[in-house]
Amino acid sequence: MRVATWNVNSVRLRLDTLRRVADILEPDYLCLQEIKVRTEDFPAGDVAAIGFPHQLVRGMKSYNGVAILSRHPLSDGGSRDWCARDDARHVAGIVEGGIEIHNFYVPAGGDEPDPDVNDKFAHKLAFLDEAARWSAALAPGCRRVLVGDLNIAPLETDVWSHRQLLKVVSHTPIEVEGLSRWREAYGWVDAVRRIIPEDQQLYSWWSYRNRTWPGSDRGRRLDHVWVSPDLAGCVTDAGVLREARGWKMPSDHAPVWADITL
DNA sequence: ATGGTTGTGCGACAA
Repeated sequence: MRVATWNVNSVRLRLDTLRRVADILEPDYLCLQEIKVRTEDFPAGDVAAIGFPHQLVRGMKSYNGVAILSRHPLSDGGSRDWCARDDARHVAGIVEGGIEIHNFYVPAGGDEPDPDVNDKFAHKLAFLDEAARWSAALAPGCRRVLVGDLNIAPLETDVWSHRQLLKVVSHTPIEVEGLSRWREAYGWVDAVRRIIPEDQQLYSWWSYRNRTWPGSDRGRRLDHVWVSPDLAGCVTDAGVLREARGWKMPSDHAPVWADITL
């Protein structure tokens, strides 16, 4: 099966782009973040016509919002509130083989990487802690996939300049440590880096500002596909649909995908 | 150090 994750940055504005992504990647499951629409206003008919008749949607007005789009029937695996906020940052589905897919949108964290002066950064760190505790409590023996816009680029090769981004939110050591604790609390495996070696630069996001695309390629790998330990050996391919960042009216994120062969 | 762009929804604010 192919699982893809994409921060769509408004699903209603991006339907044509969504169709293009679906035609190229043909994912079985496409997990979206920042759909920016209330659940009741989600364009379910348009998305079904694109090829995803099965949908799990957790939306809200204006901000955040996640969805799992599927070609196959799937059951609702629930969603939880993180940091006691009802802000639509997670939804889970249970698919073929009883595999759980968890779709996350981690808080971006604002500009100042200091939790004492920046509430948004404090929220991001608290979210990471809570997600680590959640991971540690997951029952073993279930196959799982975790995807999403985790808003952190953990490796030096996940950013265009490690040195210049050390104090920039998304690549600070305290965030990278928080993300590592979350991953290690369950033994999540970075599926994309199983395929694309860590010594290769790899990005999934390029800012709308500074006209960084396509000239200077100042990107960051903020979007991730993780799998449970028992699925690590089943990851057969993975990549970033980098070209999507260059299309007309792009999201600032490119889709990230992985193939899992059971 | 600053400013740069996009989206929601028509204000700022978030990213």
